[in-house]
Amino acid sequence: MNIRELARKAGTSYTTVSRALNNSPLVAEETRKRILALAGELGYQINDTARSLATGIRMTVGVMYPYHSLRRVESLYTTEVVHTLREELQVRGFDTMITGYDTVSEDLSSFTRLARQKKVDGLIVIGSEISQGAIEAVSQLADAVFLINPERDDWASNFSRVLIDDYYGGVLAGEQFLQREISSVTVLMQDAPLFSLRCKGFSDTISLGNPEAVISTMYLPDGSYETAYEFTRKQFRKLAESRGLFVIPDKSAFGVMNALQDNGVSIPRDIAIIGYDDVEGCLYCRPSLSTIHQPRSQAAVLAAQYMESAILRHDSGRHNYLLKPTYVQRSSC
Amino acid sequence: MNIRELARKAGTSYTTVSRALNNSPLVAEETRKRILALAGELGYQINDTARSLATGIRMTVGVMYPYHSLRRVESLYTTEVVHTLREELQVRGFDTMITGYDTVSEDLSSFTRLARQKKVDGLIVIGSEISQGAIEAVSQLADAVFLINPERDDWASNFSRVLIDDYYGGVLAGEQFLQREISSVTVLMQDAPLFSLRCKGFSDTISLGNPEAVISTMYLPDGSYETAYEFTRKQFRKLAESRGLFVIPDKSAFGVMNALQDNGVSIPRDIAIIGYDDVEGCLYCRPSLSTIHQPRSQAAVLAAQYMESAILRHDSGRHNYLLKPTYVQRSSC
DNA sequence: CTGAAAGCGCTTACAG
DNA sequence: CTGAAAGCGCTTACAG
Repeated sequence: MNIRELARKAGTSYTTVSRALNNSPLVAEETRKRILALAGELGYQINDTARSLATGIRMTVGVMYPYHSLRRVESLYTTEVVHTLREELQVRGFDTMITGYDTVSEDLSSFTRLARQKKVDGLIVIGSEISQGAIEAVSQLADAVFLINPERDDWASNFSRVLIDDYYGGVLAGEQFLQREISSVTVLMQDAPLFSLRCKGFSDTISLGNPEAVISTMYLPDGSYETAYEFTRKQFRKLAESRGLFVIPDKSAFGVMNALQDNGVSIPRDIAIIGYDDVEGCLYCRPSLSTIHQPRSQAAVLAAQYMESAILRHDSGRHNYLLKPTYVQRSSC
Repeated sequence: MNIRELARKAGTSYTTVSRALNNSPLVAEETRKRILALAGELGYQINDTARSLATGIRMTVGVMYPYHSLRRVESLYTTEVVHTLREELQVRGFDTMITGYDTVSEDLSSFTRLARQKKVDGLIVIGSEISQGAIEAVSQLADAVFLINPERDDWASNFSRVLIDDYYGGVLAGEQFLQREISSVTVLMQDAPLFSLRCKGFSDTISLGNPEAVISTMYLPDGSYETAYEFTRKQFRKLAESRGLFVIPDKSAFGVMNALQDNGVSIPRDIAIIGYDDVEGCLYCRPSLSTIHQPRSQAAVLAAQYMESAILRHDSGRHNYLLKPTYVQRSSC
């Protein structure tokens, strides 16, 4: 059943049918009603592919997220953002196409292909692990590109984006330890630019508030739970000298926390812990994890709004948003 | 840049270019190479929308998952399945479109729209919460529909699908308690057909193995962590009479386990707990959660394979798979 | 307000 | 092996 057939049954030209279907003012109210009723009756649905070819708009946006193909280490935070984005896009009439970019091989083919082949009108890149190689690929692409928390600020400034203030996230964690007069602290994280900012905000805050404080940083080889657990077990003596741990992100914090507890450490009495991201699991672990909340709903709304205006209203302006994280008090600190 | 332009620059007809791009044997090897090189040079990418209109194939499959719009309770298990599916589909050359169906309003419009509008060639429905209303909608749709763990077997048999043996999942949990000679047990779950099967497998196994055993069932109003926690707090006296708890799914088990521990119960010494699904969080909670693993990777592979043969090879056969869950031993039982 | 025609960018019988 | 033509199912100036 296509538009021609429907037109024949309605006794009008298919031009008129098309207009009725698209709420064009160029059709008599009565005609429209008749056609719409008939379409409903016959179960006719417009062929979106054909419409897209004619209009040039797909009403689809792609969401790219990083994943680690080898170890299947996926950020919990990322997963949550993807689903929030889908909801916000759907509200605005867009369908969501998801695709991962492999942070190991840096294979971006599925990425660029999607955009170039016109399967999507725009691309939202969730970017904590995006690299230089990816940058160049992105910049070849269409106008509607939006980055969520890209790792590096230098190149990202060429795009519309929302940054979540990483330095400030560190500050928040630092303030908590200061308030509790914890003066021996360690930051545990992977060695990544994004995380460094958080670390810096943390260190600056602590050393400013208490010049005597002892601050160390230790690096985790990857972001998996197991690695964090093993690392903590091996470095137990060193870690146990601290009274406060700032662990990025939450998933690593789970590993650290459990390894400490398995070694008889009481949290937060002996050692207080603060994580980063505020993923769902923070509620399930014991003690529940105090953490830095990333405003993912807000970020998703901004991304979806941007797509709406860029795609539907051809608004090509560059937009920059900065969101502030917040501290979430639970039981680990 | 379109195919005509490329043809002009290559000095051939665009028919030949199309053939070269599609690896048709109807083009001289030398011509093909020249055209491909030129395409690479000029950064030409085929317009997928146009191709789809011509061929009728989109190389895209939709993945539908249930979600609860009001409370935003999302199944962790579902989330993990979605991402596994994406990987398997990508390997086979398909892009993935995701959309949720609201289990509250049962609004399936985005669902049927996607399929009817020809944005996708096939649909994979992750179905633990799909209802009668949804059934009718699905059955109107295209040939390539695949269900993963649909709730009800009666109607689902009209589709290709993979079932994960729910009854057997319950049996596995029951066997564990039997082995440990735990004779007073409670099942905690939502009142849903899918879960009833698991409950039945569990009860049958226990009562067969130990006719004296005391088996009760209690119903949770929803699947959120908070509800499970509160419920356990309020029903503490009653629950504490059991020595073994079978809680469906994991997320509810997290709530139950933490509430018990906050009331001074030692797990598994006082009460042993087994969950269902084997989501990532089972590793993070304390004690780590023993649970029934659903073979989601296998299910995803089967779904993707089905799509490949149904869409690409027009194989319209109906396929039925039954997978067995397994017991994962951790610390809570 | 309505309709005939051109066009979106491809694929694929058909003829050579 | 190559090319001219028709067709996929829509939208949208253009003419009335």
